[in-house]
Amino acid sequence: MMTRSPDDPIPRTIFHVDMDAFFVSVEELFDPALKGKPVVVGGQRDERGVVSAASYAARKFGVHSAMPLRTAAKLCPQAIFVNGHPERYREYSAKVHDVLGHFSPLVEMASVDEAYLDMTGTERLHGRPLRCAHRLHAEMKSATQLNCSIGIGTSRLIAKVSSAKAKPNGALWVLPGEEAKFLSPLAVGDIPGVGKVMEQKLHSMGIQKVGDLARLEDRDLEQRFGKWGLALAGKSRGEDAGGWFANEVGESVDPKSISHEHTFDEDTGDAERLLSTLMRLSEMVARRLREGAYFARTLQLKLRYKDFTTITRAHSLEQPTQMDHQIFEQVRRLFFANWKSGSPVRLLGVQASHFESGSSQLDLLQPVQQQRWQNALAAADHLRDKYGESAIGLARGLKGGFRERTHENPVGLPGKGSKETGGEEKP
DNA sequence: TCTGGGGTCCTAGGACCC
DNA sequence: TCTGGGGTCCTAGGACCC
Repeated sequence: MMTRSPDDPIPRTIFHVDMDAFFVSVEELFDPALKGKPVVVGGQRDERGVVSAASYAARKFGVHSAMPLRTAAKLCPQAIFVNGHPERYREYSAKVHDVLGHFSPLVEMASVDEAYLDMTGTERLHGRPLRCAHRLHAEMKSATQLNCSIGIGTSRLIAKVSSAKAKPNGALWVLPGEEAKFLSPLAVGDIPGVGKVMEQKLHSMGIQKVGDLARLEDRDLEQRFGKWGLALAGKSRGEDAGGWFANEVGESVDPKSISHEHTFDEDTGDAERLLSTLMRLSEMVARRLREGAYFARTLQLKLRYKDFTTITRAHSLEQPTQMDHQIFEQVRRLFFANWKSGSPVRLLGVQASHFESGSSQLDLLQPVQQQRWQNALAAADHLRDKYGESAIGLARGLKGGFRERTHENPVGLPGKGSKETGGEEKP
């Protein structure tokens, strides 16, 4: 064990709490018949899409998350395929968050099913880390009926890696000073941020274990891999080097982008169908901008063809926006400037980024009409909250595709004498 | 086998400015 | 009249995570 000199900072105690097979476990609560069976969450066996989560029984057949559903069906024909229920996961995620709040004020949900807690200095209150983890696990179980695994260490990285090693349903504490010893025998792919590509590159350099990595000079890694290489060198020692990991636990960070995308059940080259989808995606993005009080300067279209080739095309506005019709207008332009007309499309996406918050400048600089639009949209959002998504459609006739459309050419196909959606119309 | 949807971060080239 | 160097913004693409 390394010794600490008196002026070294007190090491932090970070917990990483990771729910076990979260989506599957939540589905089991709603349908206990699923318990113990091979279950695949994410969609039906013959659908386009990938596995969101697989039960441990299904994993025995080689099924894992991110695998195409159709592949999973072949590997494990007897599996039960279940559609995902994001509302249920959010509901249970909130319960998880509540429980964690009893243990530390510094809680950060890293995703719907995992969280970091800064437990530094809570020993007097909560006892030794493992004892505390045990209590946390028990309280989690009784409050949510769900199992979790807990990793404990002096950094987010160590906590994260140790929770993975503790799975399922366990806890693991890496003592301060033992970080390098813990990481050394692990595969480089166990480091968060090292995926397939990086792993291959490292393997080709003869680097298999984290220990091999730790023996290299920081400079060499930086030369080979740039900024990333430097972060990697730190990670091999258990440090929260670079990027998001360097944030304090619980530090709130504004989102950098908001996006929605849609993969069609079958590829389509039908312009009207494609445009109505872009309209819907624009509405969804705009809505979330308004909820967060963000104004986006940059709008991006994503276009994926049948053969999976994917392009993104972006445009930055003079004035940031959060309004449906402005977003749609931009992505519509980008779409027609880049779509190989008639060729089948697999996926469309709309992303907003480069946020500016607050509306003061918009109020001053934009015409009165824009303010009116904003009021109307806020009212519509409110109605949707109250009565459900179908209660009101600003883009009347567009929801659900063109079969139901009432206006002539409401999304403005070019060359048909269309006028721009929204624009001058009074809301 | 045939590849979701929501994000973050990094790189790299070109435009533009001083 | 043959050509520097840095900084910043914009855009496109890709690796990675859950």
